[in-house]
Amino acid sequence: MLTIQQIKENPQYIIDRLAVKCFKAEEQINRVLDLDQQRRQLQLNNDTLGAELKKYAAEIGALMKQGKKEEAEAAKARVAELKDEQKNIAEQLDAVEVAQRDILLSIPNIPCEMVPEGRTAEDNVVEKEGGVMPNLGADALPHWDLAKKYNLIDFDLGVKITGAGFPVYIGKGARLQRALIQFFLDQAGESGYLEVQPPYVVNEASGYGTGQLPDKEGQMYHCQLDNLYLIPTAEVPVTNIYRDVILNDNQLPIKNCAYSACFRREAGSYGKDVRGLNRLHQFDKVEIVRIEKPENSYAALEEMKDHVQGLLDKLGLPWHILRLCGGDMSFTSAITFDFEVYSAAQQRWLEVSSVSNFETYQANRLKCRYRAEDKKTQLCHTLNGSALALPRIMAALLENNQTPEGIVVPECLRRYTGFDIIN
RNA sequence: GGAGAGAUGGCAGAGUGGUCGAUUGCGGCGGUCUUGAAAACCGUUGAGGGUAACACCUCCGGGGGUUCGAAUCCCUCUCUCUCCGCCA
Repeated sequence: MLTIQQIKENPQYIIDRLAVKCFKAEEQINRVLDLDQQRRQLQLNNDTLGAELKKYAAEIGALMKQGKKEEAEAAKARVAELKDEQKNIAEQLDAVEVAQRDILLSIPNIPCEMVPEGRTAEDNVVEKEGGVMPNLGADALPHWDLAKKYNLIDFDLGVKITGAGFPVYIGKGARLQRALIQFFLDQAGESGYLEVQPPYVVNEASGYGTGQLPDKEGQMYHCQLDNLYLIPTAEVPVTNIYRDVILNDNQLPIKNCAYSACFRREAGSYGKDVRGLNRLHQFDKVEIVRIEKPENSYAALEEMKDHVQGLLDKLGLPWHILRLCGGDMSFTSAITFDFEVYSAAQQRWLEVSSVSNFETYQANRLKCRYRAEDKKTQLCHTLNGSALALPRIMAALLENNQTPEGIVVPECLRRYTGFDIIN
């Protein structure tokens, strides 16, 4: 969430920036400022009474010791009055604080200056492209047919065991999955990301920390008996490592990477969007997460983009980068770049990575701070990105690399797969 | 699943009704000494709100209660650890 300081500093700027996200914020901003003024006044009254009560308590203690019982009793009567008054103020203060927090939580992050205006995915800007479009014949097969032909993935078996969206990878299919995970982790390691293996199940506090809770509750699988959630991305457990943490200046930047299975309930999708590997309930992903000083976060973002681009180049997939417009960005992001690869047999672009800077928005809720040289604590910037999500990479690889002889494995993966063709 | 113990500042660990935001040790930072370092010694060192800056207030796992006064007493929830059982 935004900090009250951010809003107080320049409310009009916040309102203007949020308009880029197609969010009308004026009413909420004014209300928050109003509540803040009330809060400060109530806090002051509460504090003053608290100070007075403390004085009385000390006085009464002293009087009791001296045996001046009557005076002590008189003071006690006065204390009772003050306590009533304080109780009343404390209740008001509590109500105001809750109201203020609720509104703050309902205001999305402000997009940074580089975010283009726009309402929908149509308005996203193609920023950069690379790779070579494959030239497939008319008889090119979509990946779900290839998966069947070479017995790489069994979707029906997944339906039997669990349900739709839980494929079973078999033989060279399974091996290719594992090769991709290894490759992505090794590449991240080479770029200086420290690998961590987080839990795949998180508690409520972690869900709130990264913002999946309260509003996106329905997107996560929930173990009711233990009140734990299956992670929708490794971002959740990895970022929560830094919840309620004050880092030292010299610990930054933090660069972590993690492989995890990801679980998403994904209500409300249909048609060709969900065929084959295009959208799953369980999938694999390597995630990169960074905690940065504010002044360095945009350089870090560029580094992350370069890293992802490098992966796609090595895999030999045609890609482009979209700079998301305000309306298409997530609630918590200050800027997001989506990477898509071209899936030649389906003849469509598939999103395989999303790289974002959250600035202080996530850190504020996480209470992830660092101590700057001047000894004051301040909020970090958090960033994350997929590097990469497996299923659509798999889909594109299968489709783009199909030949009459079989599916050719990209050079960079062969040391992990142990084979160079699937036939 | 059964039994027990515990939750205090970056860590360890005192405190069991009255200047306790909290003894002490370690760690960190600054200094003295030293050519430099180590050792030793001295000083300093939690977070949040609030203020122009002070003042002031809150926080000893969370919530509630008793009391003039709670880290300390009572209730409740959560979590952690130990032993036993089960088990990858």
